Amino acid sequence: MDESKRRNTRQKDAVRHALGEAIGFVSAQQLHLVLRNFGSTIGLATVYRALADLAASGDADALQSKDGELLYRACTTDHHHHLICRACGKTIEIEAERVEKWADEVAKEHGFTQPTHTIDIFGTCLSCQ
Amino acid sequence: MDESKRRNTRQKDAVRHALGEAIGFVSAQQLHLVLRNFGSTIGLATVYRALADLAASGDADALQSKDGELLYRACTTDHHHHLICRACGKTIEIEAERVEKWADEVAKEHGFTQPTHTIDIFGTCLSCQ
DNA sequence: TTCTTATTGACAATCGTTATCAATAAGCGG
DNA sequence: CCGCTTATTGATAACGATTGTCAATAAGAA
Repeated sequence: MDESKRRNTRQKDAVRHALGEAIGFVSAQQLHLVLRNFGSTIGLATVYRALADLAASGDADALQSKDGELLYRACTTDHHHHLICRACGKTIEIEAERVEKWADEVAKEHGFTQPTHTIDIFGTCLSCQ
Repeated sequence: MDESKRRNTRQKDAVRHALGEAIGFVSAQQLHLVLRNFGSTIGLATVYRALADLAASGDADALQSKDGELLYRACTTDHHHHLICRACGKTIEIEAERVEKWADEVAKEHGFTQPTHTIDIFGTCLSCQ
């Protein structure tokens, strides 16, 4: 799809908005359910498409849950990582400049180019212990 | 299943061995195909079960590929992370003591207990550029 | 060897995600 | 505002990875 020919639809806005309201990471299926409960007639496939678009354009970030589900979250800052409660899903965005550098260095040391990385920390938060 | 009543079977050994021979991460399906090509009559479900066991007992580690497939790799050292070529899948085990500490500290700072983490670095290796 | 039961393997079932495709509607030019 | 083009939608089918089912098999103890 040519970026210049992308259209704005009420469905995409709905997904963007619902994702913004959500706390922590949510799956496409959860989001779809929420939207339907609010009276939207949006289709499941459309939610998947909208989320994939948001992730591709950097407005959301995605991670894989332990059981293979794709989870999304509205993204505020540019690049960051997450500290996630494994019980309630509460998520804290963390700065990791030191680690960013370390990751890029390790890649370079071994001759790997265009390094990217995934770093997530899981734990049990205060209110869930 | 009670750990003390676990039996050793030629199928489990076959999976263990095939995983040891494999370079980088492999999926259960790939491993099943390889075993069948070598004349084994092992079932797909058995490969899944054996790999899950190996991962649970710490003899293999698992990660999720970008498209949701579970990938396994024979595990030599205790705890480590990976530098993975996104083209050919070549994998280098990396030490990350500094980062281990950092991850635990970040968790503790926010009151999170029992911290675990996932750290993987992706890049394009020399021979794939 | 015999017996118990963990394990196997073929297959069905499940679940998340993606492809298909006719119907709809965004946004352009007039 | 009116058509027209075509990106987008939504229902549903298809897909692929994984897990459950269950009768048949075989490990390992007696």
